[in-house]
Amino acid sequence: MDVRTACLGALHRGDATGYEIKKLFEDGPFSHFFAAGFGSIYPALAQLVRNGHVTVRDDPDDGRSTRRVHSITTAGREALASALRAPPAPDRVRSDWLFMAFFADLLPPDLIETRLRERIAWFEAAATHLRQVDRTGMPPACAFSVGYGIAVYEAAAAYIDANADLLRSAATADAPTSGQ
Amino acid sequence: MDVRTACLGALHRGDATGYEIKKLFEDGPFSHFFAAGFGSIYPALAQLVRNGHVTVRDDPDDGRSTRRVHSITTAGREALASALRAPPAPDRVRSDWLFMAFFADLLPPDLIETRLRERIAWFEAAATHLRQVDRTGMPPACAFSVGYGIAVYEAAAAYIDANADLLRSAATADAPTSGQ
DNA sequence: ATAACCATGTAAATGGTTACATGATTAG
DNA sequence: CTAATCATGTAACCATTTACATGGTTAT
Repeated sequence: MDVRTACLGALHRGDATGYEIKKLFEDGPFSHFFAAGFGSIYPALAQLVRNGHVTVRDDPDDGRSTRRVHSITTAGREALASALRAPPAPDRVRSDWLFMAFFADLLPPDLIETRLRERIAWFEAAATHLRQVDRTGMPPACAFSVGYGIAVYEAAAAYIDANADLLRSAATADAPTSGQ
Repeated sequence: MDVRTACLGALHRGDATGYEIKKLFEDGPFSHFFAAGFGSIYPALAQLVRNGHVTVRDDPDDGRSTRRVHSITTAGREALASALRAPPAPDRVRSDWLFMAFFADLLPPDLIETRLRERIAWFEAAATHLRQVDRTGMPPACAFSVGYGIAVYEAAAAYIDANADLLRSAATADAPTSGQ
């Protein structure tokens, strides 16, 4: 699934500007399984407009820079449905943190301690954030997807909490207590 | 963390060929947080050799194509340690499956049923696989990392199992029972 | 014999990030 | 007055994927 398809998904929920789509990706119900920056969203929208999956209208609204509001077309909805029917590509996960954890024996204990704290805090914030996603009037499929994110984040936080000592015992005092 | 650094990590565990490194990534204890194909591993190794982080020797071993066995150098170990001390980039997750699930109301029930079965089977296989990773003599940090993968996969499988009905109720009979 | 596995690499194309470039509005 | 937020886009660069190209070995 590329950024174009993700934008179609975002627009299926309602008209939006590129800026709003980015916020939906990073704060909304997509945040745990998709990410994209402006540098990929704006070109993706332009391409969708070019091939008729999306229309755009200028909304010179307030005084600020003109909002470019995008709407999905019938062809766009068909493209989305067709993409959804295709066998999904396997999940792609890349975690620097787990890579670091794997080699904890090369790191000083205080750095491990910092990383553990940061990680647990991040998961707690992310889970709290997903819990606060507005679920009123949300179809069951969205609720499923959001619930999945919460469940996985909570499981990860719980695992780290319960097994932190495994990492702590790995860290060696081989390096000056604070690295880099 | 790029493919180069991941290769340094792989070689930190012992000498290996590009082919073996790929197997380590896809079947070994890295499988749940990193992936790379030959097309990125071979160029990464060549670059590591060029800048002195890795040495390579030809092993015309058996009768088959010559194995190119790579070893990490002291400079390579230092580069690895330095990369590990840097603040880890946030995890990157992209899931086509969750995207599909989010829009289950656009899909026919039998397709949802198939996707649910596939997904649970995949998680069960992946968890089983990680459980079978050889942990004899494995330092605690590696055990932590592998255990993390198992915990998250199990939590995901359990969530899907428990909430499948949410997705089923979303699917509509709007399309011919089998899609595309 | 046929498929799967071992083994190495390159080249083109894709997809995405980061940096650049700009500017108004609102809240502290 | 300063920072954050709203708002749009382009261009250069980077990383990665996919397809190509090759060939021996082992197990069914």
